[in-house]
Amino acid sequence: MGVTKADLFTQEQNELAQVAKVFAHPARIAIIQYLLKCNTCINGDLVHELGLAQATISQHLRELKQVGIIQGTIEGVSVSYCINPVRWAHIQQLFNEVFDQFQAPDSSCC
Amino acid sequence: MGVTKADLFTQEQNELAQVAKVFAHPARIAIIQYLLKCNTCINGDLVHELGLAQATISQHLRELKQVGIIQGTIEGVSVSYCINPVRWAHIQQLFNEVFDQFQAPDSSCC
DNA sequence: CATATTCATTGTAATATTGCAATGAGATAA
DNA sequence: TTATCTCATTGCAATATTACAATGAATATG
Repeated sequence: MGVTKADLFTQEQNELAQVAKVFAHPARIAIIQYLLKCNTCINGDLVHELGLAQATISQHLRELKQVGIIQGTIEGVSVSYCINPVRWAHIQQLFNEVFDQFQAPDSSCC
Repeated sequence: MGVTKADLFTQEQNELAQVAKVFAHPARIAIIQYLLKCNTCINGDLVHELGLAQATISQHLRELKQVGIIQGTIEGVSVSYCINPVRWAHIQQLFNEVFDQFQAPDSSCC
């Protein structure tokens, strides 16, 4: 991100930015979509599905986990990931609070 | 963004990532929220409002304009910015297509 | 125990982002 | 014309992100 002056902004603005950053990479979107389709997956599935190295997938999973959008549970020798429903709903609301705030002005303004 | 293997992903995944990237900075969210509140603004308003340098604001405005989320029209000596309603609706739909795809599984999966 | 499997972590190189001073470009006013 | 105003662009330094090979840690299998 480079130098960011986080202290200039509200907590809400910083939180939304942080969540949006997770969506700001096609690999992470692909991971999310794979989870939407299959409910559950392990690191190895994604390595096979996306064609990225294991370390790279692992790193993306960590970022998804850090904002709480997914959760992982140890399943023997592997780790099973899935979407966190509560957090998912919260994030959807966070975005829609912004989206819904827009109302087209009466006359075109510019 | 660092090295990104865009060719590994679908056009939809790359588009959503690109749009999300615009939301992935608190300054740009602050700009959007200011526009939601005031409908219209010029560069100078934002410099005063956010406390960032004029060049920095100008750069953020360019990125917002590049994904089409805002549009600017020359207004004498200044440039008047506002939200692009059509594009706004499209972006909201793009996100909600992903958000709405989630349905909590019957039994907790992980 | 020894080996294999699965995933996380570390370290590193390549690239992208952020922020700003300085400068450029276009319009308006004196 | 000359000066001023507003904004975009350029160039730079500091920092962040991306991707992966190598290694480490934990569990399972023979």
